[in-house]
Amino acid sequence: MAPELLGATLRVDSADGAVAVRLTEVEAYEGLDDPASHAFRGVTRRTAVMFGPPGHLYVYFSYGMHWCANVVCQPEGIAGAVLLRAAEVTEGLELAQRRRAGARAERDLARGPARLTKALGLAGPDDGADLLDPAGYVRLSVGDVEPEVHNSRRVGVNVATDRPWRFWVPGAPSVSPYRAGRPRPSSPP
DNA sequence: TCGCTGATCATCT
DNA sequence: GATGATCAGCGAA
Repeated sequence: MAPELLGATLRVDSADGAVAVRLTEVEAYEGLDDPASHAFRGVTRRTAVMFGPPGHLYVYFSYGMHWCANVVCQPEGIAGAVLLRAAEVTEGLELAQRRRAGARAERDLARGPARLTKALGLAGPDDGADLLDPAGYVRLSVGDVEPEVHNSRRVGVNVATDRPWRFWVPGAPSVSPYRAGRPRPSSPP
């Protein structure tokens, strides 16, 4: 499922205009069998969307300042989502650049999960949005499947790093570099 | 170019 | 009260 999202287009309409991106990098997360997943401990307030019907948006807040977006990809009752790690802006370039003021290069606009949500204007209120509703303000259209897809270990997690569930389009300039998870040292007494 | 650090809070124990 | 699916900025090489 996750590789099929590569090359897909995600479009977000807002009061300021529309921004569309082509996904170039994703990461898969399972449910009860995946210790790196938010859904590992079962249904909670935050992960309820992951157990819901597929095609919905799962947005969560992390590190006190970043939003990250997922697409639910498993039938209702089974947790499973795909983290959107990187993309290339194909529409609404100026709006995306305004939101990402400070980004030096165009390819940096959506290079990384938090940057991606910022460029698209996604945040907490968008959690649970239906991506398959033709009349919705956020829509996911799976277009041409990428002919070549690479996969490897996931980024930024400290457990189950051996699962090769990170997928990307080789050669895409927006693919983020691999970085191992960095555990934070325990706080002083 | 590479590697390390601080910022900052919703969610869960 | 601890933690984290991160990013930007800084200093060293």
